[in-house]
Formats: sequence, C-alpha cells, structure tokens
Amino acid sequence: MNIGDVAHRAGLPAKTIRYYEDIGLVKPLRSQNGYRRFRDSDLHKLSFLGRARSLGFSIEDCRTLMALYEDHSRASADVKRIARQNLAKIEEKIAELQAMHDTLSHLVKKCHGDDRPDCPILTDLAKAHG
Amino acid sequence: MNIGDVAHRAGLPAKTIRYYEDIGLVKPLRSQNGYRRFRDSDLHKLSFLGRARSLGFSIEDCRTLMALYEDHSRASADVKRIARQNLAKIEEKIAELQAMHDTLSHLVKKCHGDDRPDCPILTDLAKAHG
DNA sequence: CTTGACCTTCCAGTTAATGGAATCCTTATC
DNA sequence: GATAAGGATTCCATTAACTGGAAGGTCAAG
Repeated sequence: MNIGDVAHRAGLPAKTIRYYEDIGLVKPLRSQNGYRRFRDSDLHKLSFLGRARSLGFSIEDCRTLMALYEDHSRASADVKRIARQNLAKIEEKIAELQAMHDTLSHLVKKCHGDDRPDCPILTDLAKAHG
Repeated sequence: MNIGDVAHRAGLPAKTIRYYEDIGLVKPLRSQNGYRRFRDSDLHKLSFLGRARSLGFSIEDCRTLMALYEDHSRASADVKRIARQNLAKIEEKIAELQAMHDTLSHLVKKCHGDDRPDCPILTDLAKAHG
C-alpha cells in the first residue's frame, strides 16, 4: 500500500505519516522505486496513532504503545503492566469528558434557545469547573 | 489571585497561562505592581482550558468555548447550537476512548502476565484498529 | 536591609507538525 | 514514443503551542 492509500485509510495527512516515520513511530518498507510500502500492521498502527493523538495522548505515550507492537520479545508481565497503565489513563480521560458532557448538556437544557441574551449557560459554565 | 496560585489550582504551568493571555484566551487584570490578577472566572476558564486541551480539543475549539463565557450579548440560540456541537464532539471522543479501552482490557485479560514473550496483545492490538 | 520566593518581559529553543519547491515514477492518452 | 496528470520523493522553511532561561522588579520574613 502506498502512502496516499494508507493516509486515506488511516485518516492522516501523508505529511504526518512521513513525519512519524522520521521520528521512528512507523517503519514502512520501501519498494524498488523508492516509494514507501505500508503493510497492514502499519495501517493499524497509524490508525491507532491518529486516534490516540486526537485524544490527547502524547507522542511518547504512543511510542510506548507502538513498542508493544514491535518488541515481540518483551516480557508479557511488562506488556500487561503498560497496558494497565494506559487503561487507567483512558478511564481518567473518559471521566473528564463525562464531566464536560454533563455540564454542557445540563446547560443546553436550561438554555432558552430563543434569541434572548443572558443564557444561563454562561454563569453555570463558570461555576462548573472550579 | 496571582499567577502562581492560579497555575497551581488550574494545574497548568505559569508559562502556559502567560501564553494563553498572549493569544487572547484569558484576560487577567493587572495589579498596581504589574502582576497579573486573576479572578475566579479566570481560574474556571483556565481549568476548563487545561482539561479541554488534554483531551485533544484544539485551541480554536477552546476559543469558541471561551467566547461563550465572554460574550454575554450572544443570542441564546447561538450559545445552544455551539454547546450542542461540542456535545457531539465529546460523545465521539468518549466512544473512541471506549473502543481503545475495550481493546486494551480484553488484551490484559488474555495476556498471561508471566515472563513469557509472545503475549497475544501484540497480534490482537494489530487487528483491533483496522 | 538583605535573602528568597514570586513576579515581570523578552528572546531563543523544542515539539509536532505543515507548506512549498524541485524532482522522480507511473499511467493514460495522443 | 512524447506528453501530461497524478502521486511519490527529498529538503528546507514555517507555524502552533508551548517551554527554558536570562535579566531584572516586588514583597514578606528575619
């Protein structure tokens, strides 16, 4: 699979994918003509990367996760520990999003929706994240 | 409240807060001595900003939300629409995190946890995000 | 009245991309 | 076979969002 193809499928710009190769997050093969050739596993990694980055995971977090893909000689206990740590992070993020969601949906309910100013969203939004 | 105080409470570095003032996300007052003076509303905004940024919302997203705080003359219908759009984004993010969580927790279960290599995490992780 | 913690501005550097130029490869059409 | 379009390559510059550090002002405690 060429870069345009994998970019389309993973939902990432080709530029970003080249950058990820630069910093060692993916290591596509090369065809005779010099084109990058991406395997399915590369596509999976890139999709995962795109998702993780858009959810606020750092490149270093991603690097750790990518290492799980790559280092098949890593001890299972280690893999498990890393996976667990990331589960905790995910749960925390979900909780935070849930809090944001609760606040906003509560406010949408209270907001009149007409063209009057002075929507209660403003004051409540201010209180909500103290 | 001075910058160190608000930084501590909002969980953001003072540097970042100064940067957010630079780009107009917060507008703290100034004391006689030139120190920034943050109101409670500034603290709320900054906490919200920190959270939103760590969850992958862009600065522009944040700017829109901050505008809700600020522009009290904005029509309620408009406020409501913006809040709704962000609710949708939040829900999408939660779903994506849930997917990541399911994958990882499933794999933790399957991973032996001893020191043997060849943990099934690796292959499953590869399949999971196709 | 000085020491230390905290504040200021300014300028430089980093991270994570992104944009653009110049060039090469592949495929379809004349 | 020439040519033009579409996608690939590298390399260099720029942007966005911070981050670090220097040089100096402010303030409460001893």
